[in-house]
Amino acid sequence: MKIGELAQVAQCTVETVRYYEKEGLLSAPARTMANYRSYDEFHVERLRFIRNCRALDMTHAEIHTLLGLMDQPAGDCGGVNQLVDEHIAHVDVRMAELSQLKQQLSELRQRCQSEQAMDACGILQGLASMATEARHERHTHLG
Amino acid sequence: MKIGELAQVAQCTVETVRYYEKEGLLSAPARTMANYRSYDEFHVERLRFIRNCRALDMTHAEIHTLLGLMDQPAGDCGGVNQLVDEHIAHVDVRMAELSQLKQQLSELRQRCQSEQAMDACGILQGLASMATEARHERHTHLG
DNA sequence: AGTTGACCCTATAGGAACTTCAGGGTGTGC
DNA sequence: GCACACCCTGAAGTTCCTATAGGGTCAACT
Repeated sequence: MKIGELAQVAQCTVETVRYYEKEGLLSAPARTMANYRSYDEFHVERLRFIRNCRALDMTHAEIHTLLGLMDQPAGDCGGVNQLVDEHIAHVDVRMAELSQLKQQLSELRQRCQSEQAMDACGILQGLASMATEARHERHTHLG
Repeated sequence: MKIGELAQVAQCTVETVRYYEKEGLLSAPARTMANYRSYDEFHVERLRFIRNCRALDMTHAEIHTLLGLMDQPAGDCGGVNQLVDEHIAHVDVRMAELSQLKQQLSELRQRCQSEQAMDACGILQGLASMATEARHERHTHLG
């Protein structure tokens, strides 16, 4: 099958497929005489797997690790379990961060209830007077 | 004051300050004879404001809009209120997304409770068999 | 006077996961 | 024979910085 068909069954764009190949997530397929990529069922399964991982917001590095583990059928799946546990921890961290953010934003929003003069706006005053915090490092890849 | 001092009071790096100038968030200051940037109290307040907005995960575009509104003291602050409301909505959307993600990941994690053979791992089976979903467009800038 | 070290300057590249664009080749139906 | 959908490569753009290279400035110390 050609790249357009593959992209369609995996619900992504042609460009994304080519990008995954360049990144080493999806192996380079055979080529037709016209130099078109020619995929088989193996590629379909791989790409589906990758897209499912991405739907769960895993990074390419995480997916790469997972694929590497899968390709060693001799071992046990302890590494897989650990990776998923760590990923869940990332999600938890980000949820906590957003929860705090929402709290701060709600409090800020409370400070202006009507459309008043610009220099009386409690929101602008709040943004000007907030204690300047040190930038916090990322604890997760989840924006 | 020089750039190092400004960065320190605003809790960011010197590189970040120069970057904001290039992006048009912070106006270019006067220069000393040695071509050093020379900031005053106005810049301190602006930069603090910007950093506070960033601490609330606003984008540069949002901050730019906010600064533009502030600089028209004649108008009312309805636009400010609207921007903050929309930003809160972004946070809500992302929290809901992450909540669903966490749910899916927890269910996936349930499928493998021990370190077993790779091809028996319920997690890998789950990732292979998940219904491939169309990639969802971003509803928020909050990764 | 010479030199160390902290600070400043510009310009450029990198990171994540793509998307978009420019410029061109291929295959099929009318 | 030509329109049109599809394929190709390579490079640049997106966001918000961070890091690096290669240099200038200034104050203090020897």
